[in-house]
Amino acid sequence: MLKYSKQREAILRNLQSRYDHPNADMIFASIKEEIPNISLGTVYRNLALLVETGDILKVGPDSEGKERYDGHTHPHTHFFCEDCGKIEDISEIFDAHPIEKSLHIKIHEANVTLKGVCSDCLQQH
Amino acid sequence: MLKYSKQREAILRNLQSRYDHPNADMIFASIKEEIPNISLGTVYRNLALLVETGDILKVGPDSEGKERYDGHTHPHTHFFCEDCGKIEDISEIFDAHPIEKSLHIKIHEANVTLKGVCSDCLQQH
DNA sequence: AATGAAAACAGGAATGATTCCTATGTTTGA
DNA sequence: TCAAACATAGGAATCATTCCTGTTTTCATT
Repeated sequence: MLKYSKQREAILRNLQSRYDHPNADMIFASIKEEIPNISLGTVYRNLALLVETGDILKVGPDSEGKERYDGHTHPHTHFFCEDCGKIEDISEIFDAHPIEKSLHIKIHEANVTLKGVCSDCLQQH
Repeated sequence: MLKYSKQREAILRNLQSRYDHPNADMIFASIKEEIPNISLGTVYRNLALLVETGDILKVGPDSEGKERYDGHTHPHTHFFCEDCGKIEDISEIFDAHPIEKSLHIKIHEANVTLKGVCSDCLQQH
């Protein structure tokens, strides 16, 4: 049974309030302001728990090989800018239902990640 | 300038001849039969080179956190079976062109990965 | 064919994100 | 209020991948 912990709640609230798809270290640093003696292991363990309960999404890894996390779980697509490294949400989704039916498989998750150059970086040449 | 190496050629041929999306260790083991003293570092370095030249694709990471590689570079979708761990190719693709136009971004790569249970595993309950 | 510089290699050490371990602290149902 | 079950902090361990170094191979030029 999953018991309450203020660390886990803080991590969830933190992720739900931001849109920058942070990695474990960024979340650790942010939560530390609120709970100074939280440990990095606790951050990792709770991120894994929250992914398992479906409260957050694991995104990535990014160009540095680190996992990123997203507190917004509605189906959407991620765009990784190869220039500035930013990860943006895009509302379009991939409809997996036709595949599920035609191939007789069960699809639990459809991840779409795009890589390229964002409009900001395109303008700066 | 990129010089010829029999190690790199063997890695490329190996990947182009199989459909199981192997990880670096599996490729290492396989190439070792042909070139017994090849080193794992050489496998990793050449996989990175081949990804860069576009001759192979990096897929994954899988459920064990290891990167997988694919010698077939036509656009396609990957399906990860959560039961048996197998990675299958699916011909459907995600058309990123409309997004590129409407958001004024440049898309270089569109990766779609599906997770679920394959038809073999569904039949065995 | 011989030469030399650039690129590759083998083997092994280093890196670092993530996971694991253990003694202590919290939560929660009874 | 109690105690079992679960969580935590802090630090050690893991291990896929990258880096380092001395040697070998490739290849354009003689």
